Amino acid sequence: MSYYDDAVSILRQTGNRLTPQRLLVLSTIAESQHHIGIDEIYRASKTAYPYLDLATVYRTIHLFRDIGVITEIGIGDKHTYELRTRDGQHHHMLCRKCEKTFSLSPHYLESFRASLVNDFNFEPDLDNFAVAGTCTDCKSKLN
Amino acid sequence: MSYYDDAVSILRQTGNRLTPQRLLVLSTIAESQHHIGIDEIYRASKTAYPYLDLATVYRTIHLFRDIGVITEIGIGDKHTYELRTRDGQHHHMLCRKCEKTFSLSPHYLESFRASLVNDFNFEPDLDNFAVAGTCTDCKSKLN
DNA sequence: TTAGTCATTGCGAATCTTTGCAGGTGCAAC
DNA sequence: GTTGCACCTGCAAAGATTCGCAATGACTAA
Repeated sequence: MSYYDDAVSILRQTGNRLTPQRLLVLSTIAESQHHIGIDEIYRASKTAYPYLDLATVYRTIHLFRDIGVITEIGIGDKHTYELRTRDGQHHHMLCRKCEKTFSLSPHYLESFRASLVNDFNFEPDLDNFAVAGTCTDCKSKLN
Repeated sequence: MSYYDDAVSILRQTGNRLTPQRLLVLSTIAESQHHIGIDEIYRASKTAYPYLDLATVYRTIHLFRDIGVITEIGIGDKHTYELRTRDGQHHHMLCRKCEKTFSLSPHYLESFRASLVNDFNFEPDLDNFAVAGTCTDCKSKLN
C-alpha cells in the first residue's frame, strides 16, 4: 500500500486534509487496473459510501491532479485518470482510431524537455503527458 | 484571405457543406488576434447573425478541429481555439501561472516524432500540441 | 483530551456541453 | 433552373461540470 503513504504525505505537505471521501476516491483509482473515468470513480466509490456526492468527486479529482497524486489523460473529449506512482512514471500514446493506450518511457521526452529549458528557459510540466495518433495495428488496417 | 480558401477546400475535400454559420464562425476565429474561447466565438458571431445557436457553434468548432482547420489549445480546464494556417504552423507553450502562451517552432518536436515512428511505428498527431509549464518570468518571480 | 478554527462536504442551483429531432438548405445531377 | 436527398440548423431537453452556502468534522495547539 505504498500509494496510500505517498498520497497521504503529499496531501499533508500541501496542507490538505485527509478525509474519508478523499481516501475512498484514492483507493478506487488505485484499485482500478486501467484508466478510470469520473463516472466510474463515482459509481464505484458510491457503493462504499452512498452519501458521496458527485461534486465532491470532481473536486477531489481536480485536487489530486493539481498536487500530482494522479495523472489525467485526455482521450478524445473524455478525461480519464490513473494513479501516479513514484517509480513507474510513464507517459501515454493513445490511438484515435481504436482508443487503445500505450505506455511511453519518460526518456523519449527528455531531449524535448531539455531543449525547452535551454532555448526558452521554459520548464515544461510533462507529468500529464499524452500524445494522440495512430497505432501500428490501425495503420496497417488503413491499406 | 487565404484562410478562407484553405478552409473551404478542406471542408469540400472532407465532404462537408459550406454554410453561412460555418463561414461566420470561421471568420470570427480568423479575425481574433489571439486564442479565442467558445463563449467569445458565440458572442461575436451572434452579433452578425442573431439566430445562431450555441449548439451549432459547438458542433462547428468540433468539426473544424477534427478536420484540421483550427487548433484546440487546452488552457487549464478551458479550451481555446486558433486558426491553423498552412505556413505558420506552430505549437504552444503555456504558462500555468500567468496563463501567457508562447509559440514553438515544429522543429522542436521532430526528433520526438521520429523516435515514436521508428521505435513503435506510432504516428503521433502533433498538430494540436500544447505543453503547460512555467515561463521565464514566473520562474524568476518564484525566488 | 478538549476546544476552536477553517477546510471540506452535501445539497441545490447555475452553467456549460451534448444530443435528438423536425424542418430547412447546400449542392450534385439532371 | 429544378429537383432530390443527405447534411445542417435551431430548438428544447438531457447530461456533465462547477459554484454558493450552511453544516460538519479534521487538525492544531494547549
